[in-house]
Amino acid sequence: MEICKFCSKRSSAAKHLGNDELEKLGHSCVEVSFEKGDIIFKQNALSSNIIYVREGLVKIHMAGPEREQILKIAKGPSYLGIPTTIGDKVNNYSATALTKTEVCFIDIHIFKDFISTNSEFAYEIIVNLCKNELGHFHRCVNQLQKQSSGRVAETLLFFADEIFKTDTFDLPLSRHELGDLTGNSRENVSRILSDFNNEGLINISGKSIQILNKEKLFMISRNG
DNA sequence: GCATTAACCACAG
DNA sequence: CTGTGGTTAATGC
Repeated sequence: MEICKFCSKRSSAAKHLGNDELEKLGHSCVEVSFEKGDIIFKQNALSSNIIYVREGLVKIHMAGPEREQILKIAKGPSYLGIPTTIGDKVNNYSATALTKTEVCFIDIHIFKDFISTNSEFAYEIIVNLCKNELGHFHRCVNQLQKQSSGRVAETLLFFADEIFKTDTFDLPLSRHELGDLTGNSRENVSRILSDFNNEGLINISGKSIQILNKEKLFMISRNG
């Protein structure tokens, strides 16, 4: 198995692995492909793998006391489940594919082994976790302090700037999921979206979105 | 009080 | 699954 050695989607951490380490990784790594809607791992299930998303969009979500909450949208290449696999025995959240997704399951023991023997690998992982935590802090504050239209505007800009890198795209989420992501009811998401549409900020038909007035959308996102 | 915001319900495509 | 309208509760001016 030499899949990791020649993988073109290697993570910035894995770039610091030597040939023998990559070979070890290749032996313990399982490659799986998921279709849209497939569950990659499930909350409360036992977990002994770190997941590396080589390609695709994934939603990380958690069953809350009231309803489902989408914690983040992850785009490959990206690690998933480091916190929940190292910090606990069971998954504290679920991951579901939003598009066709290519995933590698990495055995936790190999992963820990690399961390304790390869400091550059470990450092990259820490950088990754830190950036993640900062992102969550921002999302947390925004979620709590912005009003609903601001949260929806922010999410639209997130998809345009971070995920698709274009102002015209197809939403990979239903209105319900968009509600779970922004902490809104699905009805409210519908209303806010059609308000944006009527005000000429976006052009929406079904799931296809075109952002027409980014500045104004940004103002709404920033000011609540 | 009155206006705004957002949740819940119901019903129609 | 979506979009809309009516209603209601909470909050701020």
